[in-house]
Amino acid sequence: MEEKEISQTVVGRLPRYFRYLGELKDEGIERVSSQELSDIMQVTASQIRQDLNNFGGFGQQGYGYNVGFLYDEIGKILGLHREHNLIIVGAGHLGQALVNYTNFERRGFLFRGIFDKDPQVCGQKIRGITVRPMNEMEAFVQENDIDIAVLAIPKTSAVEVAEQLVCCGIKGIWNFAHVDLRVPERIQVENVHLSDSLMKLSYNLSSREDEE
Amino acid sequence: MEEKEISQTVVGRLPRYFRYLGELKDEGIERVSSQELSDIMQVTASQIRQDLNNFGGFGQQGYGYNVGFLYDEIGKILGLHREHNLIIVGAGHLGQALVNYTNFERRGFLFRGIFDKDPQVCGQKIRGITVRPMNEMEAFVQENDIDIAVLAIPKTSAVEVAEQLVCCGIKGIWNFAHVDLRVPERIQVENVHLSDSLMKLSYNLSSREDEE
DNA sequence: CAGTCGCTGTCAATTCATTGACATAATTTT
DNA sequence: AAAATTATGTCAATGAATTGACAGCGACTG
Repeated sequence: MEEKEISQTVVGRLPRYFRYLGELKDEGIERVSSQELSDIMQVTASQIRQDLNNFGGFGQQGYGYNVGFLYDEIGKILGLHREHNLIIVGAGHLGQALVNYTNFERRGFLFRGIFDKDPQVCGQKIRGITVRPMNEMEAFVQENDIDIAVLAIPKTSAVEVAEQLVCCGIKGIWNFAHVDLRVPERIQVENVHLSDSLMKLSYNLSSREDEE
Repeated sequence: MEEKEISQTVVGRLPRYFRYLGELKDEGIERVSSQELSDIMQVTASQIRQDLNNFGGFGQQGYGYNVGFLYDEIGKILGLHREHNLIIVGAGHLGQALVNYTNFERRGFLFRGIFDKDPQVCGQKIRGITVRPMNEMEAFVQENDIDIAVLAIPKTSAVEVAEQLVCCGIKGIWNFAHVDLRVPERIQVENVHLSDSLMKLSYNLSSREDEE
């Protein structure tokens, strides 16, 4: 399929559409117009139509969009119709928090393994999943068809671990470590830099005060 | 001070500059040009100069930027020269993970209290901080000069808690709950929507496959 | 100490994103 | 069944962000 590249700006808005459509669906609402969605979501109706049209004409003139249908379609676009096998690297507090957050599983993101370099932690079970030593990671990824690795480790080891993951054929990395990973272009990296986020909040707090 | 509004796009890049400058500083490097930074950070030199110039002329022609000075200045811009008092609402896995992440404290973000609605959890200590019941929250915020509240609770209760926080004079909310909070404009909200981030990664994995 | 070079700050050009406008088509009303 | 209404898909216009270009200042060199 020769499709035009969708900008990350647009992609970043899809999950939010998906969430609101899910809520409408749960409320039993069957149809919605871009104008109604616009009111609920606080974005322009024009942007909604523009965004959706990147992926095809999901609506119908004079009617609007069918909530259930659009919800499913966006789900497919986001790749939620298939299952993803994940591992978590780092069984610290953050790693554990992620494993215990069951909403990911509900969306098809299945935690298949947890790895940690601390021998004390290895062997323990977190939500039924045994923590394994790092040296078993590469084989595990290959044998269990893992496509996403979650890096919940300090930045000091993140670069090295990322390299190992690249070598054993990982497709995507969800990176919670506070470094920028340099990986081949074929591998997708999604960063969650919590301290950056907190600093942004801090900036906005300060700048608001200055205005007064 | 009558200063022009800085776009969130630019603000969002500041923490990254801050991080790289910190690393250079730790390596003992004293000066850096926008071109050198450009090579390290993989952004255009033009963008770096443009971004920094929003806040003033930190560099010197023919010399470049003094690493230590620029680091400190960006720190101040981000509001890191002062301390922030935070509370965490929700003592679940995520809340605990955040409390235990000591890097925030090092930057002046001090966790002063933890709150949870579960009576079983109240009274327990996490890294020396006692978990308190929700009904004590409002008074605590006011008495302890809390400016930031971290919402690490399910979306079902997030909206209600946010309203309480607004009432007792919170200035900023770091929101990990999967809802959009509607708060007065004077209150800053920074969202960390983990599932949105994961869906974005999922999209990029799928779209990459389609290309092949 | 004069000349060369390096690098910023800034303006202009370009690219990208958002908003507005409307022709057209399906739906609902009468 | 015709008329009126609704709301999409898309094109054009506007606005924002990024990149490119360079004048001019300061630093370094011989």
